[in-house]
Amino acid sequence: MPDAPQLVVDLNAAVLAVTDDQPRLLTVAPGAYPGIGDDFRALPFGPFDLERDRTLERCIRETVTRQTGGSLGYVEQLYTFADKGRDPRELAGGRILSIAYLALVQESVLETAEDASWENCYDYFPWEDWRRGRPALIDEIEAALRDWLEGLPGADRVGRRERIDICFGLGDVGWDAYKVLERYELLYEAQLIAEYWIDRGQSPASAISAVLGKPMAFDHRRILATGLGRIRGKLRYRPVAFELLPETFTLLRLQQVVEALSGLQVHKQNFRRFVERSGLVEGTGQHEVSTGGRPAELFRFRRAVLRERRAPGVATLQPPRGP
Amino acid sequence: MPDAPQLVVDLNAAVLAVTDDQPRLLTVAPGAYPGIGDDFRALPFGPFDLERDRTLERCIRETVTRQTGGSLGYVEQLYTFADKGRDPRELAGGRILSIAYLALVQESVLETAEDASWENCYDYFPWEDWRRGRPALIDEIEAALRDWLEGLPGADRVGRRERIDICFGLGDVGWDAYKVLERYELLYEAQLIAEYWIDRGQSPASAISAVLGKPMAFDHRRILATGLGRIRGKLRYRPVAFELLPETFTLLRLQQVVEALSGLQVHKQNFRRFVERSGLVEGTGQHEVSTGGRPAELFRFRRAVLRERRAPGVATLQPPRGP
DNA sequence: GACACTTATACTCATAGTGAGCACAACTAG
DNA sequence: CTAGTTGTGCTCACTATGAGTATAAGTGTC
Repeated sequence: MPDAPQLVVDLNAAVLAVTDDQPRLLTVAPGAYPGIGDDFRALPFGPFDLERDRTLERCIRETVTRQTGGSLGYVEQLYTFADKGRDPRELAGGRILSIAYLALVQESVLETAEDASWENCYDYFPWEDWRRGRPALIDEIEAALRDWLEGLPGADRVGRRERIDICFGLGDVGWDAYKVLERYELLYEAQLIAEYWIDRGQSPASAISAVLGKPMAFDHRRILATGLGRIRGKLRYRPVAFELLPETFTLLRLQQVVEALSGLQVHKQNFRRFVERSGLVEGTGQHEVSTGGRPAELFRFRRAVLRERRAPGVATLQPPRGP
Repeated sequence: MPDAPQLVVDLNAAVLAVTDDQPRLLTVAPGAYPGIGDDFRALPFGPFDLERDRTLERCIRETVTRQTGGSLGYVEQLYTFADKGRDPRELAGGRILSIAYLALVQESVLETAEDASWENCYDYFPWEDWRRGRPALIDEIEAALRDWLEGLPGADRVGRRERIDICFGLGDVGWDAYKVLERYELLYEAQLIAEYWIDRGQSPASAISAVLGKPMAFDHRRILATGLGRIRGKLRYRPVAFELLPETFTLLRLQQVVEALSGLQVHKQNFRRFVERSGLVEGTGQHEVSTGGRPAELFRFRRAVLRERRAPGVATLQPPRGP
């Protein structure tokens, strides 16, 4: 190990799509690293090549194309991480600076190389999918977090109790779909996430880790959490859903995209009303001979809305109320 | 110059405050660099020290404290830039990776060292202050951008015309306070921003650059634009305004903070109604013997709102309507 | 002390947006 | 023809929002 630790600048991207009603993530095989098994998946990643790439965005586009064979449409920067000890590669010395991107594509459009595959997003965050109501897993999480609190010195409990309630919508607090990263980080801090142990070169100590979603290589699940949180927030005030749809689509498809990403169920009639009134879409007059049921009109995104509305998104996304 | 260009990881922070009714920025003297005159100011900045700092956030806190003598409260990451040619330091070879932060403080609380000073934000973006209505400068900008379009090949004009309208709220498009960075980047691309020429080792060619705000050192005005845009967006759904206020404050002070940051004027009575109903504040019963006029009640931030509202911010910020 | 001036605060009113449903239309499968 | 499925139109109560009028409670002037 050299005297001054080596800094590696690593770019990676959470590439999302929606197929049928599932949010999907593009993953690759991470290669051989200490603590990273064969069954772990990674986001497409690669080093920042400052001789080749004029900008970071170009670099991540090149990287994804080389690793997966597909090329990206919508791309936005997510976050830059450099926390010491959050990447098992650091166990061999050195320091990782990880610049993360979010990309949106149509799954069908992006071809994939052999090492690449699409996975369901909620395999990594089972507690984030509230489309069929409050997941039972939340109760297990609550119990595990309470246990964790008990084991802490009293001074350390201050604030953490409230953080738990706010993150997971416990007590009188409602569920906030946007707080994906806060929840993941809280679970990590509570040592319930498998990566906590992997980062330390150990095996998970608590049994619950096995049901808290599949682990990913490096700090990539944290990045996916950041990306999911970001797109849930952005859905409210930017027309991002259309990046995931073909030129024309039915309102049900659009609704499925919104539901898949937000993890919430939407009132169908009100969603229709909102989308049509908002000027976000325009009818094509064509109809899709549907999968059983009345044929649905095909709509297209109405670009002119960008000139008209200040925050063209799906403003109202409310979680299901309690009983 | 070495064979492989050297990568420098540089952290910097846009530290904002509001004094009276003006948004303020903490600046330092940039030091001696090619193209950077004595009158230019810079954001507090410094290299990422991977031996000292466990996280990027700690690094920026340390850096600001060392350069200005003050310590930060609220800090959030803004963006990571690495575009080739956007920093005059690169003229001497090498490549800058610039990780930018946004910080909010009370100006009165943050002491400043000799080299540091507070500047008015809108000195750098005069077109962003709509509190007294649409700035006349917008017309000059519109004319200059149209001139620029004329000089472009026809193919390059496609899309740019619409981008101009959307960015500056021309034609039937309304003003979107959030698009600070888009506007700055459009002006830069149109070669109207002084930094465009400084980055190329030249002097500004167009006379209008002199009235388009004060230039800053390096790419720091771009970062400030990012920060101002970010906080304007965040104002809508997070209670960030309170980071800039003391423990207790009058509703007018709160309104001034919101107006200063958003650059928009707010209807006083409706603002009161919103803030009181939202549960964001609670009265203290005490009153401030005001600066002329009826005494105003002192309020404090109601922390419990974080448990109650899903998006506790000043949701409605509309620009002035009309002709 | 009457007056103009300033800022704080209360209340009204028309309109638009939202959450929750009911009802019916138009297709498919058997 | 019937049950099942999905699409679409509409109602209704409630809340939020933009705009404005009116009044309260101080300050300073003459």
